[in-house]
Amino acid sequence: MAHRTDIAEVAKHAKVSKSTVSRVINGGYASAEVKARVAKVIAKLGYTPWTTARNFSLGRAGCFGLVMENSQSEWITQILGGIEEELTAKHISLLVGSLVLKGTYDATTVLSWVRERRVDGLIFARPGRRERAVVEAARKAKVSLALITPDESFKSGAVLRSNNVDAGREIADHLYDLGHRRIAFVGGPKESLDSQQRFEGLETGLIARKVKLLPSNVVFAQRYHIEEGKAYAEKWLKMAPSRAPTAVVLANDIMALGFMRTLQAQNVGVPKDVSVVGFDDIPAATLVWPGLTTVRQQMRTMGAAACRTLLTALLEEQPERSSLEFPMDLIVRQSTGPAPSRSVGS
Amino acid sequence: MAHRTDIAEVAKHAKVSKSTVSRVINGGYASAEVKARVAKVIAKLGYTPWTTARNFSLGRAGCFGLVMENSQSEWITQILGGIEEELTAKHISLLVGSLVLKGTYDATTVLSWVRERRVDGLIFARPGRRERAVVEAARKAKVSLALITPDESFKSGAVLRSNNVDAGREIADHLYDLGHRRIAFVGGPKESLDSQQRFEGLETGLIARKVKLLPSNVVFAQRYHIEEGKAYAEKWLKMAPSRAPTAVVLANDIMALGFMRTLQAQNVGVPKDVSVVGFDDIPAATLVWPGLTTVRQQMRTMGAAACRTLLTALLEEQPERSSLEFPMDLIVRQSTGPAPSRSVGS
DNA sequence: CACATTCCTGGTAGCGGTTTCATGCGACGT
DNA sequence: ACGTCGCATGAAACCGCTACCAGGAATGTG
Repeated sequence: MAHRTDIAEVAKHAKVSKSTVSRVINGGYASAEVKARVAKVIAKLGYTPWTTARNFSLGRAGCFGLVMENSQSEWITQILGGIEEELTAKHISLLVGSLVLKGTYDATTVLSWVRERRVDGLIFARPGRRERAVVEAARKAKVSLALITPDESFKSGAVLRSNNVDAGREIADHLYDLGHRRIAFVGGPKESLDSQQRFEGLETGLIARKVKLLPSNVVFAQRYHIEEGKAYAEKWLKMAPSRAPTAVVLANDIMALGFMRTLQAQNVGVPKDVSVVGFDDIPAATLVWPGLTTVRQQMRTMGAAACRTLLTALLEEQPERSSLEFPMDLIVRQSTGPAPSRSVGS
Repeated sequence: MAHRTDIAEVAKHAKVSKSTVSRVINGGYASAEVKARVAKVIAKLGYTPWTTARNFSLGRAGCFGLVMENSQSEWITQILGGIEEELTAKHISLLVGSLVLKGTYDATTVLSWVRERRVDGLIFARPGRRERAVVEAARKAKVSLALITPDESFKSGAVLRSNNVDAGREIADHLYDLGHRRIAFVGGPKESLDSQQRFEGLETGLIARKVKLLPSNVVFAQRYHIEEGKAYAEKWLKMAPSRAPTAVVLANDIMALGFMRTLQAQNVGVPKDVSVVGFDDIPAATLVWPGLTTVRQQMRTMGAAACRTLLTALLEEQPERSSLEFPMDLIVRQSTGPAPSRSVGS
């Protein structure tokens, strides 16, 4: 077993005390001469402080936890990218704790993080109803929180949210400009704020253009799931061509892809016969043909921002009760096109 | 600041020493009576040992690191699922350290894990050429390794690999049975063993059926990237219909989707005009239409197995120089169908 | 009954950092 | 010349847990 050099050894070689070495490393008082001497010894011995010992001494865990549902996991790459970016940039070498992919509701893992590991912060990516209890428990345990969610009713932590309303409006404009007048919206669960806000934006955008969204063309699914998109496609297929929406906006990409997929299997052309819009810009959106027109959430940026708030909370001891909004970007691909049949205005 | 109960407090209430409490928790000698008394106190006080302190005392990090390239990140969900499954099942509450998504080659993060954090193990998901140096460094630092790779030439750690050859053969049979005789293979980088083995399997499978793979129908791409699939599609489009392959096997799903996408954009029917097969079964494979016929890697299982070897190495101190093979499962979806034009043999 | 063995238990010494505290020292002001 | 102050340093305590060791009790063995 190779001998691991520790701080005492460095101190001995540099002929100073452990305290001084520690101060040189962490930037306390030290004369230029001593600093140089210690630095040289550190370099020569290849010394690196052991993170675990340091964390233990400092009373912190040295890691954050990331919690997201299985169904949200398409974003994971982007979020992690943002988190990593932020964490490795800072000299503070905290690392991403880990993450739960919870099929059934499993709070125990997360709770063990706050009870046993005592993580320095938790990032929740789009917590739903079921996560409320965990968030609440974390709040009671005084763990710093960063919530990526449109829901401002969480009584704690930093909230990072996308501007769903503007995004909905942008979609409305985009579809209107393409000549669409019969438009449908397929939402997620009724209580999902994302879904509500996306609908709200779409509706106000259309109203501004004097287009009405027929109640019969607005449905809310039980959950954000591919099957819901497929189910709506079945419904669409049964509609009279003169009454079927020429454009369908679905509250997330998975549902949108399910919708598109089923139509294509029945030889319905997208966007020739119907235009499709999703939300979120998951990786698959570029892989399919036609590429899915969607609205990108700045997940990477939000992940980074979440880390930043947790880091400042950790360093400055202030629980940072903030709220940040991020714009969404409409990404026009090939799944939207001119409205079929009647002539396009202008 | 709420007082956190520590082991000393438990000891005081139970009128025993800290050592005894520790033993009760970790299963050392203790009389039944003492066990019960201590357990009761623990429950009453809601005591939970602080993981960081425990790890510090034990001289371990309490976490594994997961390393994978950005381009491989489509699997991340599955791998993480397997890892989590294994880690939370064991009472040993190690958690997934974190992971690198490396665009440009960035060894520093990983090396800091082994130098500073001194992780208890590293899982490499499909290390390429560029990862060799990191793997080597980790080996030198005596970190336990688990490598998900077909490459047996890594001189250390447990190797977990998929049976690419059999998978290739299965594809050969599948395509042959559908009547395909002109088949093409688009590999990844020439030095990629996955690619080589997949090709080998396909070729031997076809030879067994007396079908030859024309050299002109075998190409190797620079990298596993969607553009390579698109590029091959452009090539395919320029071929004379009587000479163009009726089925194309691409070494991963991303390339396959790129290929399919470009053809569809040109109104080439899949599988009517050409059948497409990929490898890996990434999430997008089910989301597109037609669903991509592909071969599933048991990533979840392999992730779990990787953890298991690391755990045993950690507990039993033996560096476990093993090698495990996992079968791949052919998933037939809609992107493969009967060969076009000439009649299909009975 | 002497002695060995096994089972329990408490005291204490780390693990490798950081942090308080006390002290030394030179510069500066009066 | 003498206090005061700010910077520089070292000694020692501490973070919470586990591991080692020694000693006592209980049990078995000849």
